[in-house]
Amino acid sequence: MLEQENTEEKILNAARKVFTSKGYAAARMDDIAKEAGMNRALIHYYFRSKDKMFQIIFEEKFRIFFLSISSVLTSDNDVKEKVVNLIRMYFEQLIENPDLPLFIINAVNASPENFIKLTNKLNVSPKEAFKSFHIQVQKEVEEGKIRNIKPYVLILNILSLSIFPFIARKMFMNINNISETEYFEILENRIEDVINMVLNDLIIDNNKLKDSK
Amino acid sequence: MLEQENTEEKILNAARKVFTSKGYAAARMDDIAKEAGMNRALIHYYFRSKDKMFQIIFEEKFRIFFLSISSVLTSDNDVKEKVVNLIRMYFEQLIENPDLPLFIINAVNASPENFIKLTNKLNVSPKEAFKSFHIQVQKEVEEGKIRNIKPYVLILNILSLSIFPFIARKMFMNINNISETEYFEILENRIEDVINMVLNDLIIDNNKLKDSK
DNA sequence: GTCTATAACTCGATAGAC
DNA sequence: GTCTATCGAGTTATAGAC
Repeated sequence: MLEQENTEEKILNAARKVFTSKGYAAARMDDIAKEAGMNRALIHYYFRSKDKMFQIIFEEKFRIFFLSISSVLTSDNDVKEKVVNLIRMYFEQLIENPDLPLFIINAVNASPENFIKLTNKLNVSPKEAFKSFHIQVQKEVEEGKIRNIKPYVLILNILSLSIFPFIARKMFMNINNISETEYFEILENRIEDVINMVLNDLIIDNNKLKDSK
Repeated sequence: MLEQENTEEKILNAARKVFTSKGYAAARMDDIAKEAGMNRALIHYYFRSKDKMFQIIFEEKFRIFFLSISSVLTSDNDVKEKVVNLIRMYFEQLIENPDLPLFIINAVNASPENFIKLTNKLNVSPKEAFKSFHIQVQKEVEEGKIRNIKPYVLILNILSLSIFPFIARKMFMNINNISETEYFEILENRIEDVINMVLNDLIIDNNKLKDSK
C-alpha cells in the first residue's frame, strides 16, 4: 500500500533528515525544501521560521530519546535486568536512528538553556529517572546484590558502550573501509559482549582478580 | 615569565577556541576576532579565509588526536599493556582538551572527503595503526593470552568508555546539576574502573560465568 | 600591520501573482 | 496552497587610509 504523505508531513520528514544529519547551523532551508521536493516559500508558509521548525524536531527527538530511557529506568526490574534492557533498547533504537545522539548532544551544547527548559516542560524527566536509578543501585550495593559501584559510573559505562559506536560510526567506517550495513552487523554481534562486560563488572571483585594476575 | 604572543598566535589561539567549541558552521569570524582582541580584517589579512583557518585548526587537532593513539598502538607492548596505556592517555589528553573528540567527529561527518585526504597526507596513519593492532590481538587470541575477542570490539569498547563521557559531558552536567570540575573528578576516579572492566573482559570466559549465575 | 568602511554574497523571510 | 521574485539581515571578504 502506498503511504500518501501530505505536504506538512513531507516537510517534517525532510526537516528531520536535514537537521539530524547537519545540525542547526549548517542546515539550509533550501536543503529542506529540496529534500521535500518544493520551494523555500512553502516551508515558511507551513512553519514560519527555521527556529520554529528546529524546535519541533528537537523536541520530538528529545522525547523519543529520553522517554525510552526513562521507561526502562523506572520499571520495577532489578539493576541487572535494567542494564540488559537498556543496552538492548539503545541498540534497537539507534539502529533505526543512528544520528539521534549526536543531534541531541550538539543541540544541547549549542544552547543548554533550551535543554533545561525542555526537561522541565516534558512530563518525562531524565533527571528523575536517573535519580531513582541511582537510589536503586545504592540499595542493591548495600544488599550485596552487586559490587560496590558508583551509580554515575554504571550509567556512564552503559551509555558509553551503547551510544559511542553510533556517534563515531562514520569515522570508523572510513578508517576500516566498511559500509554502514557491515558496521551495523559488527555492532549487532557486539551487543552480547557489551551486556556480559557490564554484568560481569557488577558481580566481580576486582581485588581478587588482580591478585590472580 | 610573561608569554608574549604575537598576532598570528593570538589569532590561532582564538580560532582554536571558537572552532572547537562551536564547530565550523556556527563559528563567526567576528567571534574569533573578538576573542583575539582585534577586528575581522586583520584575521583575514593573516589567514585569508574562514575555510583556510579551519583547515589549519582541523589538521592540527586531527594530528594531536591520532598521533597519540598511533604511538600507543604501534609500541611493542602486549595487548593488555596497550589497553591500559590507551585508557590513561585518553583521559589525560581529554581532560586538557575536552572538546576535541566532538570537534573531530563533527568535522569528519561534515566532509568525509577531507578526513580521507588528511589520513593519506599525514605520515601518521590511524588506518595502519589500527590494522597492526588488529593483527596483534588475533595473535594473542590464538596464543591464549586473551579470550577470543574480535579486535574491532576491543577497540570500540576502549574508545567508547574513554571518549563518550567527554562528548556528553555538558548533558551530564546539566542532568545531574554538577560543575565541570566535579564531573572531571568523577571521571578521574572512574579510570581504574574502566581499566579493570576492559582487562577483566579480556581474561574471562563468559560461558563459565553465565553458568554460575 | 592594523584599522574603518564597504563591497559581495548567502540565506532566512515576505510579498504578491496564480 | 504553491509558486516566482525580491527584500533585508547577517557574514565573509576586500579596498584603502593611516
